[in-house]
Amino acid sequence: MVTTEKPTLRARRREQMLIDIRAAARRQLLAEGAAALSLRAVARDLGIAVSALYRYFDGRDALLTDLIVAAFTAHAEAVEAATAEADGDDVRAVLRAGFLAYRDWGVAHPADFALVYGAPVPGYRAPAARTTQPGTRITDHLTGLAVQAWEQGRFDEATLRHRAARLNPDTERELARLCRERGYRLPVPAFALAYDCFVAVHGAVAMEVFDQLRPVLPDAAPYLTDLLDTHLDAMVGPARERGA
Amino acid sequence: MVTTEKPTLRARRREQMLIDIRAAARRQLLAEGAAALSLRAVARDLGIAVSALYRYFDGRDALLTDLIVAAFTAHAEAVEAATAEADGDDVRAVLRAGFLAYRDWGVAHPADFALVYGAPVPGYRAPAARTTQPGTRITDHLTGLAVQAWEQGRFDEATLRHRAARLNPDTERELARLCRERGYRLPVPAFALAYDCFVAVHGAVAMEVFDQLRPVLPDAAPYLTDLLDTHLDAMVGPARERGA
DNA sequence: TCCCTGTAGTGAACACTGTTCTCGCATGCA
DNA sequence: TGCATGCGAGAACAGTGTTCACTACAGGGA
Repeated sequence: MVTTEKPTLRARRREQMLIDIRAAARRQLLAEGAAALSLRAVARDLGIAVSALYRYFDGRDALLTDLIVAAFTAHAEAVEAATAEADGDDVRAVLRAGFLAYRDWGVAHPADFALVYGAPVPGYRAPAARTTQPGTRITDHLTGLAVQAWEQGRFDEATLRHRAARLNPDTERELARLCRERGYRLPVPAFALAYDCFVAVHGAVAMEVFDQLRPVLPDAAPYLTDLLDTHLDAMVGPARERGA
Repeated sequence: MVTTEKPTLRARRREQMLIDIRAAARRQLLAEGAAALSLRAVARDLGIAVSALYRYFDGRDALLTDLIVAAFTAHAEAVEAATAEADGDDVRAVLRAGFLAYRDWGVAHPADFALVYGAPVPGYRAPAARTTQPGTRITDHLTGLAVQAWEQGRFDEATLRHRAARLNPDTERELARLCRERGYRLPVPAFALAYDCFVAVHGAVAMEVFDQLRPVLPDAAPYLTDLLDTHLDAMVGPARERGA
């Protein structure tokens, strides 16, 4: 039962126009940067009048929101695809692939990364209703993998104890509430370790994408894999040998 | 040999005007956000013509650069002041105070923090000649403290060995070169641990300031101290008891 | 088949922005 | 007291987002 039984000419043209506008906007985003996105430039690029854009988007903010949602989705899909391709039997390898994809996407799409994770665009406030849901997709997915690792008993006992000892009551309460709300079936110290890993990787990737690492480390990639492996070691122990 | 022997009226007024412009720009930065800084709005706020601003700054970019340098300097001074006030005998406490001040300044000055560590302002490229030097001031200072900790033999042997085992050759070469260039008298694994700590803290602070932690942790402060203490534990061992 | 409705697109207009220019005023030095 | 220079004002230009009246035309109902 195809929903668009007979796609009328108008509908097809509108669909194509939406695609073209997004493409032009992304081109400009990449070339000029986040908030320099200019509706007039997009219109010029497409050879149409500026005002015509308002038939498709309520304005610049709406276009930005659309790009943000698209970027969130693309990032999440990149991570999910990488974890799907990794060796499903080795949860450490799956997590590693996911985090590396997280980084690779950021480096490959600096404009989108900055749009989503950088400083908020001036004068623009993303409508939470549309952006928070896709924004949590990656953390949900990665936490799901951590739960899997937990169920397989792969968390290191000593590390868990040490992290638990460092959990002050406020943090513990917050993280416990979060696990309850989101349905993460994971003890709080284990979740804390997973979250530590995510924060460290994200922080390092953000610094790399925003060029704050270059003065220190011209090539940040090897450092980043080091960082990731160190955290994975702490979480789920060292990598297993083949067939171990 | 006082250079400004007799500060002429013009000179005094110019000085005051520079102060007023910076203050107005910072007000607008805080209210409107990073790149929405408008020269015309600054001029309106001061009750002068836009063109008059060009007597003091070469343009919007120059004003931005000035604000960036000021923000870097203020951030560094906040960290340095906190470390100076901490108990100098306990290098762990000094490091802790420094990192906490790093975070507190970011939370207290979100606009400046975003300006300096957020996504680059569109269409604006900070002149490296003026911004890299103040930009490395904090890492230099904190690394100096790490060197101090190393000289006091406070790094944990087992942690060092573990981190060293995780150092891939590329990272090791890069970090070694950096230590040589900057004159950090510190073995590479120890420097790696210190840098890990910095990256994690910075990443978490950036996420907090950019409101990316709020959906997960409404109050990020306790989590952040946890994170910091975990890293400090790994670096220089747990906090010493009083007079130990 | 025709006609009418509503959509897509246009171009002008308004209020902004950064930047540059010319023009007067007054400060400070000789 | 002169006079060069620093400083501010205001107009102008090119750019921006957004709104509005207006024209073509696709497409469903009579």
